[in-house]
Amino acid sequence: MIFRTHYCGLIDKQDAGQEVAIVGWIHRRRDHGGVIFFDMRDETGLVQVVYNPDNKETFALAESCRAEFVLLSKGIVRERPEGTINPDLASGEIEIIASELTILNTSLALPFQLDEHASVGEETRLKYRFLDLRREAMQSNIRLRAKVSHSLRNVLNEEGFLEIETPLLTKATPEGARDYLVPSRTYPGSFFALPQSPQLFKQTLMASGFEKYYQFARCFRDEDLRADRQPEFTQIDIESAFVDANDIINTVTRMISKVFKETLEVDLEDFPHLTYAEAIEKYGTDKPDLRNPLELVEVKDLFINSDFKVFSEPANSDDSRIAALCIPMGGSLSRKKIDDYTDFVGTFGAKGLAYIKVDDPSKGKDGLQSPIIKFIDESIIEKLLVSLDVKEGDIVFFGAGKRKVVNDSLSALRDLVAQDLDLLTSEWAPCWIVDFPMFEIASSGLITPLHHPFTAPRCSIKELIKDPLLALTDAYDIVLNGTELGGGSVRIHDHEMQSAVLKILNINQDEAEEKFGFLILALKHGCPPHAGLAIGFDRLIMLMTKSDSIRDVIAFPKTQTASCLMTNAPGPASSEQLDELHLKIQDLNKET
RNA sequence: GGACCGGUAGUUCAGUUGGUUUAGAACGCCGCCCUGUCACGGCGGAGGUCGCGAGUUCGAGUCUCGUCCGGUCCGCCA
Repeated sequence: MIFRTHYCGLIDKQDAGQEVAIVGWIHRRRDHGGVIFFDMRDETGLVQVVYNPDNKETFALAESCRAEFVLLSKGIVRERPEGTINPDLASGEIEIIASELTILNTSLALPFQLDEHASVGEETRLKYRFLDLRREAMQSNIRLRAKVSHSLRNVLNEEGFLEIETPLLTKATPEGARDYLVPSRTYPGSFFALPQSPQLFKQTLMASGFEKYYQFARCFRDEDLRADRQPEFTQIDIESAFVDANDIINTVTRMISKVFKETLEVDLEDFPHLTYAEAIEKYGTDKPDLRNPLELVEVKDLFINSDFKVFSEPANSDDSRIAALCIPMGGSLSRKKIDDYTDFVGTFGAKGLAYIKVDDPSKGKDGLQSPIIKFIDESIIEKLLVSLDVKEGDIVFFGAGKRKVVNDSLSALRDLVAQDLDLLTSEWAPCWIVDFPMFEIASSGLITPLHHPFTAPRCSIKELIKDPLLALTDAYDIVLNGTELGGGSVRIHDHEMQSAVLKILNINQDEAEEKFGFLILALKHGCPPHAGLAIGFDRLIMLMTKSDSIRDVIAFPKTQTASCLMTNAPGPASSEQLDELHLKIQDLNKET
């Protein structure tokens, strides 16, 4: 059966006079009693179909149609009469005078309107996702996603990368996020884990002689969700043998640039490289938004001998910092706004938010307004004004305390202020963060890898063991507009180095053997030097579509509590299924 | 695990210090009218477990507690 001869959105003046058949949904209907207009919608767009009463049967049928009915319409294309052209519609110069109408399917009254003017809550959208996805905004997001994935594959294939799939039913990895587990029927009491990433497999593939690997890898992490985090997500996973960090960085820079050009017609200019240490110093974060011109200034040294305890204590403590964030013309911020900012930094653990309003910098202390100024010596103030280079009308915020708290709170404040005062200077600002430390001390007090335990330190085993916290790595993160898009590293390919790292992390040999003995074994059998990276595909699309949430670029996403409102997953299993899997459900009421 | 915001008609929302109308509006829906609209228009109509459960009160959409759902964030996400 031939449904259609033409697509709705593609019919134009050239087709005038032709008999056409179109299919699609009734996007909107306008029933004037004596004449009925339908805007018919298919993948390509809209076209107006006109039903006249002289064709009685068809007209009666059209009267019975409602929004989102699925129709097959036949008719003659004609140029619209004088004065009825719609310039907002691609096909607005023509219309179809209907001669025949077949209703292919009806539709219940919609739970929400699909046009771009109506706003709908996310709960309703997710429950009726099939309708939500019909909306123009979602259509264009999902279509861009497909276009980008196509473009990425093209680039990677052109560069000689080979797409290889790795298992979803696999084994729990060491540390990291909580795993999603799948019970084994054939091994009672045993479980597969869904991969948090294909890290170990891709390194194994390097040992297998596939020198350039990539995969659109589905990854699973059972952790609490955020606007940019879903329990299952897609990574563009890349690994190459016989390359160094710069090879990977260059390849990925080329790839991202090309994809932006091909899909958005955007030229990403340069990708500056910042060291981890620089990024923390200037922005308080390892994923700075470089569209934002604001920078933190370290003013710790000025307060070493101050009487003002709030500042002098951190000034004399090694794991503390005092940073200033100067907002040009920020003096106009209301008291209320400053209070809001104070509450805001409080969520990151800051005890307060000191500030100085600059009325007239030439007057020194007298030209300033601040609740803290009376506690600070004139001489310190003078030095402060010089090093911050403040101007009339500015406001300076201060963070003083533990490094982590100051960095977390001021980096977040930097983003918020830029948003509130509309300070962003460009549309796109990619960058690379390099020279990550190998380890850090986590809040638990334990030494943990910044990236992962398979990242190669730059130093020798001897130096590494001597002071692990000093070791830097060839790890690199790509950051776009303040979002960590992806990251990677040069990997350890020497089993002795790998053992040394595991030892520092207190992962004993038995545990290592049990969890990833196969990788260590592969390292011992001629594994080449290799490096790679993974990019968060969903986040990339979120940025490219300027969406506020990753959910808007995933066809069927989960809610913040990791459920699917359309399918109602997760759901209970039957007792037969549980028996087969040797599982028993605890009495849920008995818990606690 | 924690903080905060929200939940009222199909949808998006309003609902005053707790009480006066029968809990409203817009859009949608249904009916009638309308031959050039394009977010058509006009007239009329239907539509509510105020998320759920307790409590305070003479009286609760409104206050309190608990709970569920959605969202933002902290923790968490090597």
